[in-house]
Amino acid sequence: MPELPEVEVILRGLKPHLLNQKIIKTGSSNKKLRYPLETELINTNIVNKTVTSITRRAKYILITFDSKVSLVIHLGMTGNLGFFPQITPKSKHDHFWCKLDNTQELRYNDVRRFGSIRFTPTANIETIETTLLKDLGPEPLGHDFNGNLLKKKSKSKKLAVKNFIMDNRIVVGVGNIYANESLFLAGIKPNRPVNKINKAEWQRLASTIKDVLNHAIECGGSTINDFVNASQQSGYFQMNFKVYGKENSLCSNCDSPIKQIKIGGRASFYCSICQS
DNA sequence: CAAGTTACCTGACGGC
DNA sequence: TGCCGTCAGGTAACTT
Repeated sequence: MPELPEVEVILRGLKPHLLNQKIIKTGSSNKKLRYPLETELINTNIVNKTVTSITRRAKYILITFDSKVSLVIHLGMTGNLGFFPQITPKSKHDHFWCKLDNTQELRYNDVRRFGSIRFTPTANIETIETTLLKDLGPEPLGHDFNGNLLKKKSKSKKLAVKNFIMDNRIVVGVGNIYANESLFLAGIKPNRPVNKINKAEWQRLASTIKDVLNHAIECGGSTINDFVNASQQSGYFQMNFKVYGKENSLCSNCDSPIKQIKIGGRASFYCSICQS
């Protein structure tokens, strides 16, 4: 489900419900996520504590408490966070929940369990080994992500540009959908080797990635199967897909059919006329 | 080392 | 109706 825009939309949905709230109880399904859930550790450290901030780094959601500890949550492919009245029965794939000091409950639901919830002290959270945040590249919407950076990091590499921009060490938050969409709008074929891309193209690609992600956030994210934000509403950016999932549809720009190939095992869509 | 492949899971869908 | 293969928004742990 979630690439950066979806995570950002969920984050914004969580804030009004969760900020400054106290946790009074936690629970879990005891099913293993990407990593085993440290239920006891989490419980003893966040019960009766208050949420002081909710932030995002890459596709990770960081919930921090007044006890100077944080939950680092990744949604994987099918994870979601939402609020429900405590009396609402749990759903089949609810794996972790926090009761608030009111009638509400934060629930983590994840069909495929590729997501993760990790507990860590907040101090130096961006650099310590255990948080998975330590080797991440720049945020795509920040000032330090630009064409010059892409050009510099691509030097002497030959991999496909689509794999390059989906590498978290280069830039974070660009997943399969938005990689395909950004490359179409920048006019660059997804399988082009990065050492064949010039400076002007890198600049165009960097600015296109920012535009696409910002636009998707404004639209409330994409709906593919099961994406809903924390208030359980669907996004509608998928209405704007130009190439993703559109094999054999006609290009919105030139009317030639959209092609599909596999790059690095992932479905890749492009227009052979508009992208080179 | 970089780059390519597999594994982790459930469920939806198409072909037979 | 069901069985089987394929595919899905991510990324860590392998192998080459």
